[in-house]
Amino acid sequence: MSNYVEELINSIAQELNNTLTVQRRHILTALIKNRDKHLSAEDIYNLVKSDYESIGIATVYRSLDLFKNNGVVSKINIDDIFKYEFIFQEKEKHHHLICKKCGAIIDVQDLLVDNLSQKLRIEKGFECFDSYVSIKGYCAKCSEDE
Amino acid sequence: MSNYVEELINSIAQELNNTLTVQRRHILTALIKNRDKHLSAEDIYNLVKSDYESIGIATVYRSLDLFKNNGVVSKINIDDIFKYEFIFQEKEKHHHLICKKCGAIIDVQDLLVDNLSQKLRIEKGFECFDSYVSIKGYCAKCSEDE
DNA sequence: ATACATGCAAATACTTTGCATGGCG
DNA sequence: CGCCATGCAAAGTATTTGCATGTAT
Repeated sequence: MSNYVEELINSIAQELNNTLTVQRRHILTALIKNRDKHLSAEDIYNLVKSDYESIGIATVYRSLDLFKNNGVVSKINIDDIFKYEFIFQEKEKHHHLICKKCGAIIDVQDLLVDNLSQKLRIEKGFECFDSYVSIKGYCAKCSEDE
Repeated sequence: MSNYVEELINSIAQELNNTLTVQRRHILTALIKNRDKHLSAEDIYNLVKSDYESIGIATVYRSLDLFKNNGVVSKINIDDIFKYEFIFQEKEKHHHLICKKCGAIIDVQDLLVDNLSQKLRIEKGFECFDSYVSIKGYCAKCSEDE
C-alpha cells in the first residue's frame, strides 16, 4: 500500500480515537484506492473479501455507517442505488453529472455560487455543513451521438 | 377535489395518452394535494387507501415509476429514504435544505448559478436536463437552539 | 474483566415480478 | 376478442439486528 494511503488512514484513525480495526482499515483502503469510482456496499464487500476473506457484509454496512457519521465517507444515491465515496477534504463538494444514456458519472466541483453558505445563512437562517448536487443529462460523448 | 387539481390531472392524462386509470388518478391527487410534503411510496399507498380501499402497493410502485419516466414526479432521496414529489413546472429545480436536527425539509430554488446549463455545455460538453440539490445543515430554528 | 467489534444467520424493510383476473376499447 | 392495468402473493434485494464469539485494552 502506498505511503500516502497509509498516512491518510492513520490520520483518520486518530480522528476516530484509534478505533480503526483491521476490517475498517481494509474498507477504507478499498474506498481510497477506488476514489475515482463510486462503490456500492457490495462492491466494497467484494473488494475487501479479495484480500481479507473472512470479512462479513454486516461489518461493511456497520463500518460505512460509522464513517458516514464521522464525515469520512459520503453516502450518495445514484439512479436508485446507494454508493459510497471517500471524502478527501472536509469542505470538498460532492457534485455529480450523471449521464442518462451511458451511465457515466462525472465529478465536478464548485458548481454552486461561492458564497452559498453565507447566502443561506442570511436569507434563510440555514446553517449548512454538507451539500450534494446531482445533475442529469447527456455526457459529451452521448450528446454527440444524438 | 378542487377544479385546479382536476384540470392539472386532466392535462397530465393527455400527456400520457389518456392512460390515467382510477388508481393513477388517486395517486396523482395524493401527490398534488401534498405537494408541500415529500411522500414515500408507503405514505402514498396509505393516503390512497383511505379513499380507495382496494389499491395495491404494487400499483403504487408501478404508477410512480411511470410518472417518473414521464417527468410527472421526481424521485428523490432524503436521508436514505426515497420520496416522491410532483413536478409542477417542467423546468422547476428540486432543491432542498434538510435540517439534520428536526428533519425539516425546506424547498429552495435558484441556488445554482443562472448560466449553469450553458457553463456545463461549454466546459464539459454536458447537456443537462435535470438537477437535484440537497444541502444538509441546521434550519433557522435549530440553529438558534444550539 | 470490561467494553466493544465481528461474523454468521435470521429478520426486516423495501421493491419487483408472475400470474390470474378484470375492465375497456 | 385483444390489450393492458390491477391486486395478490411470492420472490428478490438491500440492509439491519440478535447473539455468541473474539479481540484489545
